[in-house]
Amino acid sequence: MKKRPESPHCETCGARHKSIFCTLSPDEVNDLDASKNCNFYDKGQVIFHEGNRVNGIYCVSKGKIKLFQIGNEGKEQIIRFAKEGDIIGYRALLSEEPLSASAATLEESALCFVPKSQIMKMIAENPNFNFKMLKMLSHELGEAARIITELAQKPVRERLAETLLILKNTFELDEKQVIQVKLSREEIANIVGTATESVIRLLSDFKKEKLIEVEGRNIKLLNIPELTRVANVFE
Amino acid sequence: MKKRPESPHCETCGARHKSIFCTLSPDEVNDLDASKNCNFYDKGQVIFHEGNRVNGIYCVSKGKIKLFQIGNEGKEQIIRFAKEGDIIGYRALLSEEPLSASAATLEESALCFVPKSQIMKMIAENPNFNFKMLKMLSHELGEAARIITELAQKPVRERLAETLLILKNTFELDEKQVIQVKLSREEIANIVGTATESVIRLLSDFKKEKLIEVEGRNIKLLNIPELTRVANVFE
DNA sequence: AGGAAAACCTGAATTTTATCATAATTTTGT
DNA sequence: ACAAAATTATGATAAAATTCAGGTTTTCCT
Repeated sequence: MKKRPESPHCETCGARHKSIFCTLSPDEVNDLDASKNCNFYDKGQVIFHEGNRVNGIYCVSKGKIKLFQIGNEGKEQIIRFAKEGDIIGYRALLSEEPLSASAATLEESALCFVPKSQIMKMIAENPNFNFKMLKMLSHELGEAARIITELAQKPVRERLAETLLILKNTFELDEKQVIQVKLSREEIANIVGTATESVIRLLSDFKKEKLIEVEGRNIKLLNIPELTRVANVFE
Repeated sequence: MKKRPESPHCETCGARHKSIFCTLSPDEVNDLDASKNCNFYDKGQVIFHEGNRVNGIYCVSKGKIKLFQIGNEGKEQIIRFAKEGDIIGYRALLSEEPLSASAATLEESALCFVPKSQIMKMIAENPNFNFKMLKMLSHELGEAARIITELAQKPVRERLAETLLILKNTFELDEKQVIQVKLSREEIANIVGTATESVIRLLSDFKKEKLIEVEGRNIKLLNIPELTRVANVFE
């Protein structure tokens, strides 16, 4: 966790405008900025550990984060991702429980730590912020429920197809249709809930079926409608 | 949805004392009572449908409720349960999204509908209530994450054992160690995320192993420590 | 009470998925 | 740049779980 000189001010932080902090008043932004603490992380660094207590939240100023639990046999299960403008650690903070997941960077990242007191102040004093918080938690809960149903009912092939689409929606595609996040096959398996070998095999099936193109850890989506059909998504 | 004469007052409602409404002031309780609307449901009745919009929440005054999603092949996935003192429908209300799950009674039940305006008022005016709401959502989110990891990583046998323990914790045991909720084998399968036949087979295995005793839909837990071992739970 | 429907149970066959072994390729550290 | 380590890949095998088919029992309805 190396700290570098140029810690950006919240006022000018690009991430803030996409975040839960986007509608704060100038005074509140200054307040937030004074309380925060920005840190830089290398790729693969752990930000916090499942089971620990937190005394604040982390706001992703730059980079990509995975949140994961360690299952019984020591296997990692990726629960969700966070990117620029997202906050992490709020679940444990608000429930006053230990962290339910660990967080690690997927690439070089910068995160600002905002202490509990500051978050609580904003919740208490800014109804709009409070409502955003409630809305975010509720939304997350709905996403989690959907994932539960998919894990319980869909075969691996469908879950992998859907995971690719979720990654697309979370991290977007570049101009060449390549998903803008680099994950190992094992990490993909740890989202889908399957064995690494199964991911490798199915990705190569998708390749043969001209649904995707693979170059190292870059995945290019060639046929999103068909991939959606394979994923067998509702709605 | 038959309405009966004797709609209890919130002030004297036993469920309220176990609920998120337990610390309201007398004035607030009167306010809540004036806004609410109590309804009675037969066993198996649907309270609300996934995909619909809600304009309030339901508080379980009496009875047991299952919340479930319908997956692609029309298969039900039970997401969570609610019992006396629990509220349902708050996720959709707060996220301003359609309901992510349907709710149906597992036995004769009574639920009070509390309109959105009343909930919003309490959130805005009672910081303690607001905080309880945040805490409840965060807690639920943690539970959901744990379920995701288990579904993704554990075999059916372990998940079934754990489901029995979760049912025990949710609905308690009577003096004869019988879980106080009646579910069909299919419903159990729809929690565990497996086929009905698998549940039948595994329950009969558990019976042979003297972990449980089964009489119709009553499940008696004979050896909770060993069941915990079979469930292979962390922590 | 009696018949229909639903739920429960069991075995066999099939499918899905994981595991193991081994090799090729890529990445990483010095 | 090079050796070691990690990741990716592929085939063979084994295990897990579902599906199908057939019964039996229980519950529900009039």
